[in-house]
Amino acid sequence: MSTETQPAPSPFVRLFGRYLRDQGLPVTQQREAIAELVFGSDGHLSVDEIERDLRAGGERIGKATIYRTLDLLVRSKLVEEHDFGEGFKRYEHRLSRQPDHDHLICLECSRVTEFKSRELRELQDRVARAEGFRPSRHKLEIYGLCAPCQEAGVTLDDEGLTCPIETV
Amino acid sequence: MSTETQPAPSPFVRLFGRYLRDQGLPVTQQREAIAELVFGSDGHLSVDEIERDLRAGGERIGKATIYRTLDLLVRSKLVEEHDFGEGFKRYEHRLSRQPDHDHLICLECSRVTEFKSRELRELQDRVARAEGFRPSRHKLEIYGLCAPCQEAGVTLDDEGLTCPIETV
DNA sequence: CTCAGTGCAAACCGTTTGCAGAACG
DNA sequence: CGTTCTGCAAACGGTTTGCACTGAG
Repeated sequence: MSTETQPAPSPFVRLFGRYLRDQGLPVTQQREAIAELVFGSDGHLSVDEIERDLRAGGERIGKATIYRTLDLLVRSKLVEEHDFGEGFKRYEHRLSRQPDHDHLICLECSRVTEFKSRELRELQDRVARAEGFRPSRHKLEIYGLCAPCQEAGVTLDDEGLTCPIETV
Repeated sequence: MSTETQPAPSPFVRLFGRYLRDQGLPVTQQREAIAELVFGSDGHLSVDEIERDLRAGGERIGKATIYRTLDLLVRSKLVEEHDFGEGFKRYEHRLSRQPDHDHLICLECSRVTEFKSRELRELQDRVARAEGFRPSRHKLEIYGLCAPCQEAGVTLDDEGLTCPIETV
């Protein structure tokens, strides 16, 4: 029998392996395990979640390695990095999923919903062109209340100035 | 003579003073100095820049106070907090300026250009409604190359997978 | 006078880095 | 075998917090 159970890398992980080889970088067991987890999940993962899930799967991989591997995944363009203002980053793979989508983020429960709008891309190009700017990518995040939280009766208290502008 | 040179708070600073009084909070000299600086600047200020500028103006105010005051300014809705992915936050006041604008951010020189689009707000409402989401605010950032950087011949190198998707 | 604000320095926390030992190729 | 990686722990840097002292109301 062989040395360890190598559960046959999924196609996406192999794609990452190809990237690593193209760059002359070693394809290590840790990198494959992290990639397998990220490509196997459909959410927006934090580093803590990744570490926890790896540990739950019997892997014991240090945070440093996770950060370093995520950096490679982001560079390969197979994974996208997000900052939803929580104080840490989240990572989402870009395969078998609508590319270049945007996010609705619930201010109450932090649930993230994805959406895609062709109009938005057109809008981006139009706006950018009007300023002589060459757009490469965009990030649209709409913050508010998701349907379940609205149903649960949550409201957003708005304690700014009663009459913010024009009252001097 | 009076005790110190109180250079007559600007209308915007008085607005902040009103907010503080409404909340039963003291209007301190530090808070006025910070507000004066923020409302007197038209850029997107970092805490370090604020501290430096205050110091240049003869004020000696600790970072902690700056953070605490910015928190109040943000809560009053007179100032907006931004995170352009630089590893720290920037602050921008919302007075005498187009409200709810969005940003074009140059990946080369970090220059930030503002723009406003009515269509975008409509798009936000439409998209959100389609998901049963109640939008409160949005954040659209378009990253790319600003006109001067394009003219300077800068290009964005794109070192991802040669053929990112569909090559399994 | 009293309670909140301020300044300083230490604590925090997500992320990065240095280094000795382990793996990849 | 040389080179890169990994894991650990320490370092980092922006932000927050605890506490004695100052100042606003």
